[in-house]
Amino acid sequence: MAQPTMQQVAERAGVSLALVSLVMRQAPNVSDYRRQLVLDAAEDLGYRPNVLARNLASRQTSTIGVVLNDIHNPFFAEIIDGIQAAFDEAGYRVLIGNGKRSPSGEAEMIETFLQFRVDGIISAGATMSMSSIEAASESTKMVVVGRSSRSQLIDSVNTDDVSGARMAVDHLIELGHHRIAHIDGGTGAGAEARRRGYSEAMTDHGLSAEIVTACGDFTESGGYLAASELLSQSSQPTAIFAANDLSAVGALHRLEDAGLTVPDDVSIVGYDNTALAAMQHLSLTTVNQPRDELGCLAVKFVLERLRDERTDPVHHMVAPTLVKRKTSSRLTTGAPT
Amino acid sequence: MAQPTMQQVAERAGVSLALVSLVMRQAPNVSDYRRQLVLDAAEDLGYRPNVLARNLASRQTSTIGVVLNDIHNPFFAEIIDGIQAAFDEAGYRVLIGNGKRSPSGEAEMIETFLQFRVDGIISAGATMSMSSIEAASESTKMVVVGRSSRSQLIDSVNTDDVSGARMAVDHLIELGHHRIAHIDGGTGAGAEARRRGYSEAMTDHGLSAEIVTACGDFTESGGYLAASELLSQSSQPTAIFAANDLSAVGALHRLEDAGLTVPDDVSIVGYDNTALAAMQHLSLTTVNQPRDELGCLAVKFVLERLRDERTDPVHHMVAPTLVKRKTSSRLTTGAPT
DNA sequence: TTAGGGAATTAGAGCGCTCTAATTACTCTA
DNA sequence: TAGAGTAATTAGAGCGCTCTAATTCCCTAA
Repeated sequence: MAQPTMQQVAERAGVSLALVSLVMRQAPNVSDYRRQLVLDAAEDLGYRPNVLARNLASRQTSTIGVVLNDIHNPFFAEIIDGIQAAFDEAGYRVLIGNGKRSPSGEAEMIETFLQFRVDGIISAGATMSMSSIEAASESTKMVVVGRSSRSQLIDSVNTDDVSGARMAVDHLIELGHHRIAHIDGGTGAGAEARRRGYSEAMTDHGLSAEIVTACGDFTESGGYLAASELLSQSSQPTAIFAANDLSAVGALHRLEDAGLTVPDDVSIVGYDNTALAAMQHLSLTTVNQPRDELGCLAVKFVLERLRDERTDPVHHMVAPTLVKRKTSSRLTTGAPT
Repeated sequence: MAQPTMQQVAERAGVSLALVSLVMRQAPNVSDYRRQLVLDAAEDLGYRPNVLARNLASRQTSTIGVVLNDIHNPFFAEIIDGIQAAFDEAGYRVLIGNGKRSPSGEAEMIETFLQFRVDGIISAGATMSMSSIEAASESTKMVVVGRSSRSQLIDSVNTDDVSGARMAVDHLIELGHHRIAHIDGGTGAGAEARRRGYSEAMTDHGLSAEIVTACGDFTESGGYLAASELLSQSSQPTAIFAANDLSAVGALHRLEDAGLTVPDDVSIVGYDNTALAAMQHLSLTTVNQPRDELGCLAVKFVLERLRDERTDPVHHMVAPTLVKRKTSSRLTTGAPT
């Protein structure tokens, strides 16, 4: 498993170690003749630069770590696309870490990335404490996506979840619903804001007495359980606003199991507008988060920091939009009580 | 962003650099007294080991890279779970790379991992050429999952896709179907074997004249398009066997768009048994690939190589099982022609 | 012919760590 | 109390690269 080194390439090409280094770094001021000599020697030997050594010496890795809160949630898989494309273009490579939906899992991944001395870290949907994230920012450029923040140290990009949630609720109210329940995201990123948007919208429409929140956790099974809870209550909702698509799907299943029809008996609105929601078979009404935009902005912020173009923190909010599909419809009389 | 080094910890603790190194590596034969001294100093300074330097010197990273063919395909996200759990236990950390469903994307990720000198790489659903993968195996321990291989250099773990495909077809034939079409996976991993299993099963039942294959690519949109193609043919199928769940879902949507009912008009069977297929709303009949087992075996093989317990290649095949759900049913007379 | 100047090349000192070998500090026995 | 044996500690070389400064080369202009 011994790998050829620059030294060996240099010897084979009959030049100095330093010249090989210059060629590998595509430095200017290297004659075409020797450049080719080095390239050929490297090719012959199957030389591959050792990033560890390179970065030990140069103090940078040209690598960005992205920590995903949950690799199973399509929302995060989708946000990766924009991030990856933008970094590819800028000449950085991206490594992905799975936070396993737990603060400790995220912390471990961040620690791993820090030990690898990545140039920057983007944390998507982090659930760990802001202070832990800030601690990491002492060692690298950190940007948080999909979570609100007012940190003085870290940039953040996220969707205006309060207004997103309001849109969802307003939509249901427009359709004539009053008994609108919310399945929340527990301690997940954005859960608090969506909960607040829900309450505010309900209150604004004089429906504060109808506010009912069931605990979820951004997973399908969490949504299923939460829907069970809602069904067991004396006054069943005619509409449900779930904190994300995954839990909306879980709730949908629970309602179907109970013999209820969506949207005829109960309307459901999700959040995220993942590919899941877009599936025609589901066709979930949901709130769109512009993932590409979120990803691109996050990258932009990291790059700005990397290039020392800015030191003050930026907190950007992008506007959500409502996507009306087939799981929400006008309240019909004779809905279950 | 300057990070404290071992040297600084040593000075603060009043001991030698070497001793700090021993403490960090949890070596025995260090007195409790000095160990504490070092630990305290490290804590005070916020010291974090530099993996780059550590591994440059020790020639190992305790890190495994996992290249996923497509981070959007739930199958791969699910296979990660088993892999991660097994490596956590063995004291390795795992980094994930997204192959972006292209051989070049996979190659780039493998190259990145190699440059980081990871101790091993697991490639899930690789579509790149076997020879490229073998080239990588000269520099690290490589194991391939979800793709058949007879390589003399690389271990592989995969499902017996030929028999998996046969199960799907046999099931449909048992239900009375004859005109069974296949939406294949193009050049994707396992696509060839599934295609072969389909053909063999059809031939065995004297249905070789009914063999119809539409080209897919393991994505939902690919399945949608392939189904369009099948619908436009003069003799429409009464059942479709899709090469994976994602394309089965795509086909399902196409059929629904055409006003057909599944399974009454057309039965559909997928492959993988992802969470998607299990969703009650879809309830897709599919062929289960034991992802946990695949992941654990892959890890086992990597670890064996890492511990030099074995040098001969191992090719393990696990048995698939049929999961009957609601998208397949007995052929009813009066099916579309 | 030669000084000057820019381009091309190289020497050599690190980067932060591990690891072998050597040294020093103890403990126990005779 | 010396000597042996073991435990604890340290010196120092080296991992594969980058980077600054120094050197060499080559071309032009006087």
